[in-house]
Amino acid sequence: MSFKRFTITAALPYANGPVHIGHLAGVYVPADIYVRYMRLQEKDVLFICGSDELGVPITLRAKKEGISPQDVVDRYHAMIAKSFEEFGISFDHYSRTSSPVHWETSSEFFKKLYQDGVFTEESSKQYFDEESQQFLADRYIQGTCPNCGFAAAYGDQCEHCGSSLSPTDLKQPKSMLSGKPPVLKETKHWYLPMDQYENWLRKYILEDHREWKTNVYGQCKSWIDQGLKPRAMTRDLDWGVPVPLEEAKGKVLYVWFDAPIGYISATKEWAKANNRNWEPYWKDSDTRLIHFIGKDNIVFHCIIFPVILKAHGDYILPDNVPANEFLNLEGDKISTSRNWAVWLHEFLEELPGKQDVLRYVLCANAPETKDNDFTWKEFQARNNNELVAIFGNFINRAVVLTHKYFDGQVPPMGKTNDLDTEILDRLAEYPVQIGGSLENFKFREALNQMMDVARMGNKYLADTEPWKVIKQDKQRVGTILNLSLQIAANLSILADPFLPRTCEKLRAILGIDKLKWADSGKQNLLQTGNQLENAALLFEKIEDSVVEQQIEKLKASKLENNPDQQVQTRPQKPEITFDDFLKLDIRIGKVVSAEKVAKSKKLLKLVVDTGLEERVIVSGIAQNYTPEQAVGQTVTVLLNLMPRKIMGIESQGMILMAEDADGRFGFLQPDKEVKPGGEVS
RNA sequence: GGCGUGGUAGCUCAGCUGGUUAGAGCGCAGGAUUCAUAAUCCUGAGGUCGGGAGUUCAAGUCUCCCCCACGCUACCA
Repeated sequence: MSFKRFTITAALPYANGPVHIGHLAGVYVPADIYVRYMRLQEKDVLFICGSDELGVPITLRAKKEGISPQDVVDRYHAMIAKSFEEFGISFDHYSRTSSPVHWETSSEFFKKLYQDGVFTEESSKQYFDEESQQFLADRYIQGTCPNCGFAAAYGDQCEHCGSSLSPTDLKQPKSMLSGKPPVLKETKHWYLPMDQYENWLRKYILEDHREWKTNVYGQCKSWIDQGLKPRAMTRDLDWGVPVPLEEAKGKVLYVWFDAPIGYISATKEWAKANNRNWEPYWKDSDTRLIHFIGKDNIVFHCIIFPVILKAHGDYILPDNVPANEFLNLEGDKISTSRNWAVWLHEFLEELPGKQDVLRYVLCANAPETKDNDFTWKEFQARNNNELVAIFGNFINRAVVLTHKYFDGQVPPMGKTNDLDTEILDRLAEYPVQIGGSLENFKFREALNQMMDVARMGNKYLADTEPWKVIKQDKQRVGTILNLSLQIAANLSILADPFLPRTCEKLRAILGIDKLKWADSGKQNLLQTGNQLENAALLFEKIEDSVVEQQIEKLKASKLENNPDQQVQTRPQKPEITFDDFLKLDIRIGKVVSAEKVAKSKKLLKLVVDTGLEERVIVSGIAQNYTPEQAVGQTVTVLLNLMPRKIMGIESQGMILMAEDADGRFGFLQPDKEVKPGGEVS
């Protein structure tokens, strides 16, 4: 099928924090490269994005900071929009899901599906805070974990033992709004019956879109094969788009219902501002809809959103969803809460003018097929060894030589020899190659091919040695330099999607206007006699000190984070008497044998010599110790704990562990050798 | 536990439906060169293609088992 227009979306950044390099590498850089390429092709392309500003985490953050959710999203929306702008992500429109157009669009969408009888209604009992008169999101409920006894477990998860919970599991639940115990109250929600769309999804994805990236296709298949369940499209919350039904007072649309519709709302805003019609971009079958996202969004963009669109009936469906994996930073997962990230707004401030370098590095090292790692050392190396040494250097050589021998005027191309012809032939092939790679979302490959053009230029100069030939044959040198400059002019097109600012500079040096992709591959982009500007460096070397400073900064944030986590240290438990303590029989033991408990991730079955006898104790330490590492360890054992069956094995006691701030466990061991049976008091 | 994706030179990755001595870039070593931000160009070293078994005339490429990483999901509590 040939498409007339292209609607390209990039995942909506969630407005509870700034944008970091992981977002850029996974979503915005590839999307922007793709869009810039399409524009050079003179395609009708629309690039849409915006801030996702609704949902529970934002309300939590607002609460924590003592400000309103609106304050939170205003702050981050402004910050994100500004840094995208400065970085050069060329959205046609950057919107936000708190905009009136979006509320209108998403609630109309809901209404249409409701009227068409798409939703199923279901009532269930949820916790309700009587004092503040509202239903409580899972995260708003705290209580005692039924699993480990941790007193401040959340309704969806216990952060102490990691088990996932449902709010009704909690003992002594408390509302985090009023601090009072919530009551169970009946509430009704509207569900999207995903299960009814299973066959349709199978055809849509598994049959009709076999070309999707393997990670995306595989993940979709996995979801579909596991069986889809109805999913609630409404929530009891006060921060979101109100459900447009009389009987749904106080309820809002589920963020993952409204967020993707945000792409449509943004398109409407763009159309209005530019006096265009938005509808063809979403409704004409000759429009190609492409979503750039990270892997965490696959299910929403490939399954839920298409079902919503299909249920509505008037809309086209995503034709491709090129999801990337994740980018790590210096070996660790990027984490907003732990401040382990390179934030875009800080990068722009601390390394001014280095936008294209970051684009280059993130593209060259994009997590296209698997998670990848960003290191500052690599950032420096790619800049110095590739951008400076290959790309910048080639341009500089060609321009400097032209100034030296021809006063900066493009010399005529005389008779071409075999080598020249070969170079010109290859030059004509690159646009096809690079374009092909880009169209297949192989950005790394495309970038590499683009750099090959510069490599070819360097080799051509080395092979023809104009600085030697000039002594005998100036005309020949003219041909060599003309050809070299034509390569440079071609680069100003071929590199433009990747390095837009650089190409602007390059065009200024060459004295040409912005060209189209269709011009690339040609050997006459520069006219003879065209006056060049003086050579200006396109890239500068990055010194060790610059990257060392960034590495130091990261190290510092790692240190800062520890005290931060200690803030979360649990408060002291209620006072006990000495007699209480005496009830505990704690002794030193030695691990005799250890094996993994089948079907469990965390549990090890240990046999421990307690001095009295050998006992079986099940312990949740498998993520910190292999059975081999555990055997032979001296451990501290709570001996007289009531035996309990864990996954079918009776555990006769408990191994005492010390837990670090990062969640790792360590055995509690005496600093001097103590034989099994030694008492702890 | 189930499912998905990945595991190929020091690093980052190509290797299509199985077929001659497994490739590229960066890094490294040696050489050439000086127009260029000591940049460039050439040459070279370096891989039992995660491990094991199997199918085949032939396997990185297919099948089975196992290990590791990341993700999704379930069960147990």
